[in-house]
Amino acid sequence: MSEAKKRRSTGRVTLNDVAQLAGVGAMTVSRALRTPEMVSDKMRERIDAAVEELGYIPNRAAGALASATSQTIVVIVPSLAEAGCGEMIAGLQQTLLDEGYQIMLGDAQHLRQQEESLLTSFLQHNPAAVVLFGGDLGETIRARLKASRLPVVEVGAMARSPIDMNVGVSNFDAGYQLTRHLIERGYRNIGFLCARQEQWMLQQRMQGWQKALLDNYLSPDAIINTSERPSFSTGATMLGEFLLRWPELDALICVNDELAAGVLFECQRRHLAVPGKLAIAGFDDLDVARACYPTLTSVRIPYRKMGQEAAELILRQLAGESVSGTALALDFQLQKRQSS
Amino acid sequence: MSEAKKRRSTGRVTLNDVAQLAGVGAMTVSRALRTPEMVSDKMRERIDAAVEELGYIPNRAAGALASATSQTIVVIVPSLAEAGCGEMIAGLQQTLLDEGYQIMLGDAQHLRQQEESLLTSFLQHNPAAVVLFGGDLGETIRARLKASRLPVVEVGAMARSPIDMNVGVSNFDAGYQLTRHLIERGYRNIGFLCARQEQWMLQQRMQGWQKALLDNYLSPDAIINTSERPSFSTGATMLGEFLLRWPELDALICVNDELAAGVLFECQRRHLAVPGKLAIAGFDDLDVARACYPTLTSVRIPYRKMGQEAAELILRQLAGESVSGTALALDFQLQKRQSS
DNA sequence: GCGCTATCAGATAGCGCTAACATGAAACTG
DNA sequence: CAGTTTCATGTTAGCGCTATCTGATAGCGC
Repeated sequence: MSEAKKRRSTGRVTLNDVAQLAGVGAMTVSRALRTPEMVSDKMRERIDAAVEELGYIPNRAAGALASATSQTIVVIVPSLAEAGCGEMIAGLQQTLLDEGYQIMLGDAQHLRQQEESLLTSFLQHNPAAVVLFGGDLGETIRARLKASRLPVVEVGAMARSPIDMNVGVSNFDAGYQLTRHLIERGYRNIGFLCARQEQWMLQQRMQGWQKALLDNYLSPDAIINTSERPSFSTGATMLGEFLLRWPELDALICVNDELAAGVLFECQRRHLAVPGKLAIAGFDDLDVARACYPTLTSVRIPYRKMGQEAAELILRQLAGESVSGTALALDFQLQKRQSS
Repeated sequence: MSEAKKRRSTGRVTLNDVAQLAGVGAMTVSRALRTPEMVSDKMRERIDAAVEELGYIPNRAAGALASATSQTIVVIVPSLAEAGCGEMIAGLQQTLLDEGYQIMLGDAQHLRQQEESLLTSFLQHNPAAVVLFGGDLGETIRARLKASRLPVVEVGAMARSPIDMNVGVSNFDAGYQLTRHLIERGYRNIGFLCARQEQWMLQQRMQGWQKALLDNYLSPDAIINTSERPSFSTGATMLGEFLLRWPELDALICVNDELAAGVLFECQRRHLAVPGKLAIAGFDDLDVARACYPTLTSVRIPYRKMGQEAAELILRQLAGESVSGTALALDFQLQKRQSS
């Protein structure tokens, strides 16, 4: 007659099982696993052996409940298709995984409302920190995050008014330097193809271009701003528009490499020599920029590194170090290639 | 004299606070939120109002602990850079989010060991289900997942021996039909550029090509298999190799569009007419295939749809419907374009 | 030896929620 | 109308873990 089981029980191995086998208190096992340095060597060995023997897997939900914090890092991106986004996440994960954290991902699909519901949903998990890519969140969300007192890292661009921490590159400078490079090469009618101008990162690139032209007594007129996503085909489509409105154009900077490559393809289609008839340059230094013909001048942005740095900041913050408010500007690299 | 606070308390609004304000039992609030149909209209309204007033945010950790299951869906991908991966995740999320589930993402970076540690780490969260993209997991993991009795969906290809559910397209058929298309167009020396052959999805495309050639009394000799990732630049690099070894080649199928575009770029560089001198075709129907010059023949794979279908399956399974073991084959679409 | 502090281990009491059961009232039955 | 069924709600008892406190042991100078 086994005891009548009054209530449920998952049947899984628990901390207590381990403690019993090791002949120690449950609390000691907990400590041995989370803060090994607080437990004597003898105990630790005994406990590790018991953990091994039973194949104990901690229950994070219980831990999160008891400690009011989880090992989960929330990442919200405007879209997974965003250039560099995957790289960034890979960098993040690489650093975080070893420390036992995991990533909860949200793709906002460029929708304010989606962002909101993602955040609402994610906050229910008591995340340890939040990472935001692209930095174009609405005011409501920024306020909510600020109020949450969670470590927050905005990754990608240098934020106007960071919520908390920030890791990025100066997209303004990148735009400026790329434009100056074209001016130095002798181009004078330099257009700019922008897409989704509402994205701060992209907007900054555009403003760098403007400033560079103005500083050189050239006028930043030739600009088109489309609301399409910055894709190859958008680039291909928009070239026609440019040629129609500014026939004298001799160079075109595109707000990212996909657009730039799209423009290049359209040039090939129209038998316009690149860079003879039109120079082209982009941003992000995607693989395509190195592979296409002619190769594309671009600006390399260290997305993976950003992820790693963001992870480092989070870990340090969580470890009690006061890095709150840090703004880390990483270097970009101008990649001069055949298209300019 | 406030009561001496003996223990901690997060200070956040809890279910009990809501219950007190609404003047009902805690359990009723829980029910009103999770299974509204089990609560009378009157109560529900009262409770909803209280929730609103207090700005109550449920604590998922507590829920997960009490119910031994969470609203988290684990997604493991070989790499976020994988073609279609982002699309698939977006599709998944779109369907899952409304139902209150969220995605916990793991990028295995094509490493067996990484997969393992991701899974270990994720299982600590009591996920409700697991989604695997690409379907190239090691035996250990497959066994562990099977043992976990969790709903598992493999997405991307039709699995050899599915762990549980499966949503994909027949990459073999896709390879076969694409090859047949080229044969019908009159090409006879059709090569195949593969990368990462160990990936089932890619391997199947290759075998479809083989079969199609054999069925037409052509020999599938011209094949190169690189261990590089299937990128634009890999494509550009490998063309040289092909031309060296099989000068008579008149068509080249690449295991994905990035490779195909890379090959196209290299053709441009070498002034080889496409498709005059060499026809090119790829898989996945990425945006680049539509934008480049000439446009690339490809096979459209409905990645987003896969994600949606996978989510549906999971939801149905979790709702108690018995869809375990379902294998869903979606249609692909041959996109005939200029490059062939 | 004495008291004193540092160190480690255990006991206790929840964290906030939900499964399972108990209850009471209304809605049926013949 | 008693007796049964149904339904909406309340009560109880944890889920598995950790914060906090208490106690035991060891180390220290004097």
